[in-house]
Amino acid sequence: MTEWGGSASPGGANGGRRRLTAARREPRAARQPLERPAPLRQAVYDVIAEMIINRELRPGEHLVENELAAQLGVSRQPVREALQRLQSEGWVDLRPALGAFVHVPTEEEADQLLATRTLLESESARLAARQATPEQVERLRELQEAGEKALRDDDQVELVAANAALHAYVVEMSGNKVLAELIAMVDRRVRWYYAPIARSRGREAWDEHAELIEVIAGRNGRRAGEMMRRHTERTRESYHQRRKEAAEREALG
Amino acid sequence: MTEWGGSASPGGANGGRRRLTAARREPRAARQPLERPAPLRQAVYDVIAEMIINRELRPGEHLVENELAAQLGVSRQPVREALQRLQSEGWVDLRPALGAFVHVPTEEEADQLLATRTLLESESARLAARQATPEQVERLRELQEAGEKALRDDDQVELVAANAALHAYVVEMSGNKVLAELIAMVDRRVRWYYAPIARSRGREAWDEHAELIEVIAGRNGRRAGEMMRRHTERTRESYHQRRKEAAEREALG
DNA sequence: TTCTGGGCTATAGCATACAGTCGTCTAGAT
DNA sequence: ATCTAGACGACTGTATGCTATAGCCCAGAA
Repeated sequence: MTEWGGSASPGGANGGRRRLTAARREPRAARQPLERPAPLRQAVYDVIAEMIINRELRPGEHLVENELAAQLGVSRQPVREALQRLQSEGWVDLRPALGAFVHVPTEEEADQLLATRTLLESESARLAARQATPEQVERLRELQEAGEKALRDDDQVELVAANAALHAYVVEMSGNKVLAELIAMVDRRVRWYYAPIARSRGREAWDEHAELIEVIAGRNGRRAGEMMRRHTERTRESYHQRRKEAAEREALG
Repeated sequence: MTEWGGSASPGGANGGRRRLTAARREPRAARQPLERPAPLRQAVYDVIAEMIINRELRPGEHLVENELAAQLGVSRQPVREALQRLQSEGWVDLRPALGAFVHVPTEEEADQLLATRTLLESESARLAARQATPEQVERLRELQEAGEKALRDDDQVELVAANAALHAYVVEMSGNKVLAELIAMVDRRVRWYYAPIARSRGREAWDEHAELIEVIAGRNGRRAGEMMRRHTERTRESYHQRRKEAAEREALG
């Protein structure tokens, strides 16, 4: 999503000073009327979101505008505007006169996110199946193959990416952009919450994917929806299981 | 997530210069640590959203920051921050270097909003039914009675409010706050899009409500979900019907 | 020791100022 | 008449400055 990769050192005292510079317009031989340079606030948004996602900024942490602005080499305004958006999308809470704090998800909320994701993804699979074209099914099989390869190579990073790509394509196939928007939002927050304990279910999950693809190929909407529901339900159970384990380790340690 | 400071007075009785003043803190005898004065940007957000909803600002219209700021008696910053949020929630589109434009919904998008709302509301009814307490059912019946009264009095405004209240309570009963958030967002946009042609289905809709309440009272989740799905489906058809009629009138006129 | 009150500092909220860009209008050339 | 170049006006994006408030620290009283 963002090419502002790079991990800053934790501890806050002095992160790796990332600097953003306004994307200087290229000499523009052929100008594309629709693609305009993204404002700084967009880059700021991306960076902060990324920092939240990979825990450089911890839940509950106070985001001080001045610090962020200095770190990123911009003024406070782009930061403030980015924070507005981050709030709307559930990443931070803005408390009047106090500022922005990284959202602290409760376990209840996390579970509701998962449940909602199940609902939305299931519907997207149902719609996808009903309108699936042979070309789309072919594409699904390619994505599946990419996952299988990652599985064989035991490449966790690639596996997660392949999984996301497959699910995203199903959503795209549904043709419902509103649904896609909601899923993107919910999904991103789910992944964030469960990132510390997440691990791909591996073989099992990809077997389910393969099965799902065949059902979609058969254009059986009802079954596809049900399969996706069960599939994400299992992921949910897997999360709960791991969470319980983590809690137990915590208690022992 | 989004707490509505207060639904501003509808109807836009005053087309003229509205002025916002920073909510001056009351002498605060007992201070509530959680309730802090809302920033100006919140008021700005409310006013602009309201103006969009009741068509003082038309789809596609360019929102000039200076004008809005002057109209509201504030500087550009609160306006800009409000616009960020309005974009996240689908009310305006922000085009780099060009500014904010009231979102122009396509017919496709409107239909997808409706379809998504059906999905979400149906799920909320299912969950509500599964956990319904006698007190909650009692409350539902009160809300139903309010609707029936409005129906008898032929009070359209009250009818719409009662309808919204009933649906909102079902959502609340579901206990899923994430779901509630999504429904609130989708629902608001649906209502906006269809406002020009919307009219309550009246008797019919409230008969369906009554039926739904009894199913919820029986704590039958599956049936409740199905009923709500059918109920919102019918509303959707009603919208389509009216839209077609409107289009035909347009063609003739 | 524990509680109360007053100043102090850090920080958010808002306003103002400046710079760069987009679109348009007009004048001049073909 | 049509097209192009250049200048102008309007508006957004970003930076800086100012003010008020929240939370803290510490002194002093009970």
